[in-house]
Amino acid sequence: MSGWARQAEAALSAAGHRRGGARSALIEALGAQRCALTAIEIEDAVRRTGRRVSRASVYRVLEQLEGLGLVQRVETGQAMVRYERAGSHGEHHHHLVCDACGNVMPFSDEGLERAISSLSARVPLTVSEHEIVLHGECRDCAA
Amino acid sequence: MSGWARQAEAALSAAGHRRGGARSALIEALGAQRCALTAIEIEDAVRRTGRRVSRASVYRVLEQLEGLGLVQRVETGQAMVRYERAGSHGEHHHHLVCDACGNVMPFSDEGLERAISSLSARVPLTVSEHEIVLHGECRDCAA
DNA sequence: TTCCGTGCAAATCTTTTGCACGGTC
DNA sequence: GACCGTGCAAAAGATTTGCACGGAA
Repeated sequence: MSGWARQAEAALSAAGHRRGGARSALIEALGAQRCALTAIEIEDAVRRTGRRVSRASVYRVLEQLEGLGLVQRVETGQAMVRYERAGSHGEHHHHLVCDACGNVMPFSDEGLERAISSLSARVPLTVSEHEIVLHGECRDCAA
Repeated sequence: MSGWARQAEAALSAAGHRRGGARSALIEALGAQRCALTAIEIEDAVRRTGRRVSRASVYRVLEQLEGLGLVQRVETGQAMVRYERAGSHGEHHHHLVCDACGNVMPFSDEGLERAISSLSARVPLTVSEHEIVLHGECRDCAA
């Protein structure tokens, strides 16, 4: 089990939740992912490990994890919302979306983070999260 | 009519489209807006000028304008997608979203734009658009 | 006259909810 | 034993599509 998965289970437990098979399987799958997935992709990932989860549970668990700050929504301008584990691991990243093939890739940039945190202080809002999406055409599609 | 509205009509015409009442009304309304609106808010804005447009036309026109780069989608993590006119006017801005009251406000930051454009060159994607959303709690809600 | 833009209604599709069962505490 | 987590099926809600009519070219 990944560190994130362990942390998630602990947070859930601390928040007074019981354990459950579907949720553990989801957490396991999310912990293993490299970049944001849609609810259906998450469901498929779980299913590939042999377990079945209902679509409803996927959304319910995701909502719950989001509420605890363990998962972050990512909106890519595509039909479905994506989700990924939130990083208290310094693995903070943002997303590149190829509008041609729909591929979503992670990236991170130190200068960008600096700009954001400096700007956060000057804005009429107590910033808790930020989401950055770059749209364009990936190398494969440009070729 | 705003400069943007004129420009939009010209682009549509150049793209070989005929004119249409619903679309003109929508363009007029979009041209007058300060920040991103949902399809329904746009419909209401048009209606307030006395004209009625069908919901379907709102979406159709928005999609068309987006395709021509005249309108940009804004995803705020709320239920509905928002749209605003795209700026060849240096009025480029991004969005602050209060997760408590749902209010959406524009902001812009020079340092942020610099960071983005510098980073765009180093990323495996030909960047055409970028979208930045800061989430948090606005002053009214924090009070 | 031709064909596009529009309205209306129905369809689609993602996400949410109601309810009953089974497992966790 | 009490209650929460889960699956299933139905509901909800945003967006899209099919179709026919009226206006633009």
